[in-house]
Formats: sequence, C-alpha cells, structure tokens
Amino acid sequence: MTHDVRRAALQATLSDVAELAGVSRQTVSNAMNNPDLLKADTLERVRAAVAELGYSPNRAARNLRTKSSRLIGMRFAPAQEGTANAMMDRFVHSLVEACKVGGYHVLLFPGAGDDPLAGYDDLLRSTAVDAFVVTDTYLGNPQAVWLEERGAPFVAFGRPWDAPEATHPWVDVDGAAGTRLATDHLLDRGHTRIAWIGWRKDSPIGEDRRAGWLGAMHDRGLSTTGLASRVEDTVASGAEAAGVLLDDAGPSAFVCASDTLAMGVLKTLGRRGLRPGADVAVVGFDDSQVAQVVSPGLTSVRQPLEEVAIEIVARLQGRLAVPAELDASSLLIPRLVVRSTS
Amino acid sequence: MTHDVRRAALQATLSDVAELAGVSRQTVSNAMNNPDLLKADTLERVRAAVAELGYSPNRAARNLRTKSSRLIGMRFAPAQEGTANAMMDRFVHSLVEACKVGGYHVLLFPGAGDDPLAGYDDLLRSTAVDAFVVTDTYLGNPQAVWLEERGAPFVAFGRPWDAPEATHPWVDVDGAAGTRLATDHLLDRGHTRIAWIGWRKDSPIGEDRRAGWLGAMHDRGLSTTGLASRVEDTVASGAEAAGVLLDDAGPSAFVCASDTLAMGVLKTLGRRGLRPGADVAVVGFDDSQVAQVVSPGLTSVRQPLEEVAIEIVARLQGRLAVPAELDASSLLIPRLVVRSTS
DNA sequence: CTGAAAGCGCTAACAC
DNA sequence: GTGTTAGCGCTTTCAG
Repeated sequence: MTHDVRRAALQATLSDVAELAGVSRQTVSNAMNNPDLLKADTLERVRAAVAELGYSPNRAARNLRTKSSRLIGMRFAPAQEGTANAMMDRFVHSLVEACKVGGYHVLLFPGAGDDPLAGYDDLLRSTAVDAFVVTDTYLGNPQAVWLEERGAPFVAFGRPWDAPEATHPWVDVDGAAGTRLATDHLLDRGHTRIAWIGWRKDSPIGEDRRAGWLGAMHDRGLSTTGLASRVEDTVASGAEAAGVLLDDAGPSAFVCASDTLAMGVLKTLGRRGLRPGADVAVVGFDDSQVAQVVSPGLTSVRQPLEEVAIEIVARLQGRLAVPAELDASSLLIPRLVVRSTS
Repeated sequence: MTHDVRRAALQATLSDVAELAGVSRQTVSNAMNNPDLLKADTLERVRAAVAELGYSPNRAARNLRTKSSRLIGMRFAPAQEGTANAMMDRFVHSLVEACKVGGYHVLLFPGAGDDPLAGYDDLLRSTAVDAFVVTDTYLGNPQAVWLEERGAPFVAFGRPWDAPEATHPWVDVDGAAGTRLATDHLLDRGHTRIAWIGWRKDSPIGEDRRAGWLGAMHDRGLSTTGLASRVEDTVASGAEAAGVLLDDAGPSAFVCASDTLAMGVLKTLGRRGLRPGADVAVVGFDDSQVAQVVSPGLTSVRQPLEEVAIEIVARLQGRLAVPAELDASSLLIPRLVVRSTS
C-alpha cells in the first residue's frame, strides 16, 4: 500500500505519517481525531511524525468522508453608499472570530440581485457549506422560510418580524431597549421635549426602535404629540425633518433611528447656529464610524455585534451537533456610547 | 454498480443522474464539465435528469479529485475603531462579486494577533484554499515573502514597498496620483497655499500620497515650505495639525492623507468660525462614509476598489491556470469625488 | 489499543 | 461519443 511515489514538494498524507511513525494509517487518523484511544507513547511518536512532515489533514478528503465542510455561508451585500452604516464590517469580523473556536470558517457569497435565494441553493446542493448565517431578514425573509423547508441549518441575525410563528433560531439586538436607553439618558439630563426621527412605518426595525423612545417618554408621563417624524434614511431627510420639528414642536433633544439621520439633525443645527449638546442634544443609532469621527462626537446606540456573532455561532454549533440541540433564540441589549452631542 | 439504496432525502449523486438518464456516470461528468464532448441529444437527456433530480456536483468529492477548492482565502482584520475608514467592507464585497465569474468563493479567516502567518499556514497545508488575497502588505509584508517561499499562489492588494525586488503579482492604487488630482483640483480653483497633513514618515503609503501633493505644487512652481505636517491618523491629530498650520503658514486649502485627518481639519475650522469650502478648502482620502455623510460633504479621493478586485481575481486566475500565466502587476488611478469642502 | 478493508462522489486516463 | 477502471485522502466499521 505504500507503493506510490512520494513527490517531495507535495503535501504529506496520512500514509506518509503512518510510514514514518511506523504505525497504520488508521492509528494516525485516531491520533488526530480521537487521541484518547492511543497509548501515550504511540501518540507521541505519531505527533512527532506529524510535526516533522508538517502534516495537516486534507480538507477535501475529510469533508467527503464526514459530509461536512466546516464552512458557514453568508451572503455579503454591499453597504449602502451615502449612509453612515458600516455595521456589517464589524459583524463579519466578529463572526469570523467567533467561528475560529469551533474550527469553522466563513464563506462569503454574492447576492444575486433578482433572486434572493440564488446562491443559497447552489451552495446547499453542492454541500459547499454546513450552514448559513442569514442577515437580511428585513427584506421579508424568504430565505428563512425556504431554508427551513429544505431543512438547511441556519441561524438568522434578526427576528422574523413578519412571521412570528417561525421556529428557526435567531439572534437579534433589542432596538427598543437601545432607544429607551438613549431617551432615558436624555430625560435624566433634564430634557422633556425629546423628538424622534425614524424610518417609514413599513420598517419593523424602525418601529421597534421608535417604540423604545415612545415607551420611555410615556413612562415619565410626557407627551409625544407632534414630536415624531418618519422619513427616508438619508442625511437630507434627517435635516429636513429636524427643521420641521424644531419649527413646530421646539424639542430640546432628538433621538434618531440611525446615525445617518442624526447627521442630518446636526446639519440643521449647524445651519441655525444651534450648538449640538449645549443647545440641542442628539443621539444616533449604530455607533458608526461617522459617530466616532464627527465633531462634536455623536452619542449613539451601539449594537453588541461581537456578542451577536458568538451567540449565532453557538446556535449554529448546536444545530449541527448530533443530536441537534435547539437553543432558544436570543435578544441582546445594546449600550449607549455617550459623546458630546448629549 | 447501481445496487446501493437511494434515500430520498439525500442529495442526488452522479450515479443517480446516470441511472435516470440511462448513461454512464462518466457521461454525466462530461455533461457537467465538457459538454462539447457529448452528442446533442445525450446532453439533453442528461440535462433533463440533472434538472429533475436537482443535482449539483458534490464539492468535497470534486475538490478531492481535482486538488482544488475554488476558494480564495483572505485574512479579515477588523476596521480600526475611531478612524473613518471602512474601505475593507467595500473591497471585500467587490472581491466576492469579482470571484463569482470564475466560480470562486471567498473564505475569510481571522488574523492571529501575534503571528501574521498563522492562519495562512493551516489553510495552505490542509489545502482548504487555492490561493490568497493578501491585503496587509503595509505591515512589513512577511506574508508575501513567506507565501512566495512556500510556492503558494497569491496576489497582493498593495505594493511590496519594502521589497521592490519582490516578484509576486500585486494590484494597487496610485496614491500619489490621487493626491495630485486633489491638489490640481485646488490649484485650478485658484488656491496657491495648499497644506498637507499626512502620516508619519515610516508609512510608505503616506509618503506616496504626500509625493502627489508635493509634485503638483512644485510643477506649478509653488513653495511648500512650512506647509506640511506628519501626524498620527486620528481626528485629534488632524485638528491640532490644522491649527498649527493655520497659525504658522496661513494656507487656504488642505489636502489630507485620510478622511480621518480631514475630519480633524473640519473640526478646527468649525472652532475658528471658518467655513469649509468657502473660507478654507479641504480634501480627504478614501471617500469613506464619513465623507459622504458629514456636513458639508467632504471632497475626497476615492479608490477604485471594484476595479482592484477585478484585477486581483484576474491575476489569481492566471496564477492558477495551467500553465500559469503571470500578468504584470497593475497600478490603478483613483478619482476625485468633489463635494462642498472644495 | 491497533490494523485491514471499504467506500464517500467525483474526474482523469484509457479502451471500445 | 460513451463506458470501464482506478484512485484522490480520509474516516468508519469491524477484526484481531
């Protein structure tokens, strides 16, 4: 069985190690995967041979045999230009990092413009990935339903807003808790007329965030009449909404559904000679790089993306374990990063 | 050969398709990989069977056989907090998109803090990836040298600054051309005293960008004495440098090595009641989301990352082709996105 | 505790 | 043009 010619340049194989260590190939395999099964000195000998040859098991062969790739697929859509949000960058990094522990890697695939399922299907059928992380649940979530039907393991980052009966595991950040944090912070600083600038009603994430502001205000018995606005997620819209609110309702503070909108508010304040923080307080959402870099520093709600990634990977591993264990979904609490605008 | 039991839930295999189409397994393989070899009607029959069974070749098996994974590895380090730069996000997306054409996917792996080579070594030895994209060449480039030695295919995003004799393929953006673009733009608008705020001298990228400013100034016979500053890449440093330059040299415009530094300049202008664009012009570098969202919009040099990704993938494919073809490295020209600060 | 045999699903080489 | 044979490198039975 050791008749094949060794070519020095090529990667060492199980057989090479076995030959060098003077054991069978199977013993080497056990040394790699079930070291407890070996006698101490045999293990030592095998380990030495592995080190000497720089052996590392061939992934393709292992994948073929074990029917798993230790790859997690994730569709990577581009950040939208003109908005402040580079959240995905941070999340992807956290995910890559979180995967390391379990020996998994992240495989990125592009989103086919038209069909949100393309890409998923290919990777699944060719057994290229073991599981998916689905991040774009806000689009109406066809992936979740479809993947569920196919029995494909996945964990979603984001709640199944439009399908509360969905049973798949998910991890999400409690947006309402975040805006409540922001609003309470402003209330504690003495503000009572706190305005809200959020997204249009058809965004459940936006409505969630709005609810946190509303709840915090009502809990203190404060009126919110005329203090809320719903607009597109652009700087211009935020600026316009801030102008209207300032004219009509005279708020002393703004809580926004995004840093982009908050930047719009800052723009209007600048135009009117109002000092952010001193005259009018502003809080954004996402703690984007913009919030960190703009002058004065923008107070913002920061999502715990590192934790989100860890929770997702934990659920992924549970889902892939045999027998599969289904952990409950989990809702994480963001924190407020206070800077000069509040 | 068709004695094995079919389990409906499992993925169809080559044999399943062959049986259904009434041909041999090899013919199905050919239909997938060399369709020209088949007779038209045979091909048609096979294709129908493939469609009916939803067959997609098993990656692991194919990888094992062909000794390639069609995966491109890339180390994904987190964006630095507190700086404006979310360039990687855009680049990674472009790379994922560019890979699609060749049927490649991007595999992300974490950077081991201490050893910049860890991660690369594992993936290479386990034949998990076919090639790498190396992005952190500015760190002194140990990866490039090491990968070169191991004969691992890779293309660098970034020139081998400290090893001009390096022969590996790379793609980079001409920073000097970018700052020259910025400086010429300001010169054309009538500015003559244009200051530079850049990074410390040990950054070759910073020196490159600085050279563009310097060259443009000298080409018009303008003095640059006292008009340059080298600082850390932070908002505070940029703000401080701007203050000193304004006091000592009275420039009417600033060209900066990064949007982060440009934000610092804007901060100082704001403090002194100077209007960006009207009183003092400012140009940043990278066209980050900050540049797009801040008020007034920050003029900035934008790297053609989409092109970079395409060029990289092209070189990667050349490198992986048999026989390998080594395209020349390529230096791309950025463009200037003009906004209100200039 | 170690070894021998079998086979995961595919493609390269060769025969027909 | 199509079928047969062999084997990629590994892990999972099952014997010893």
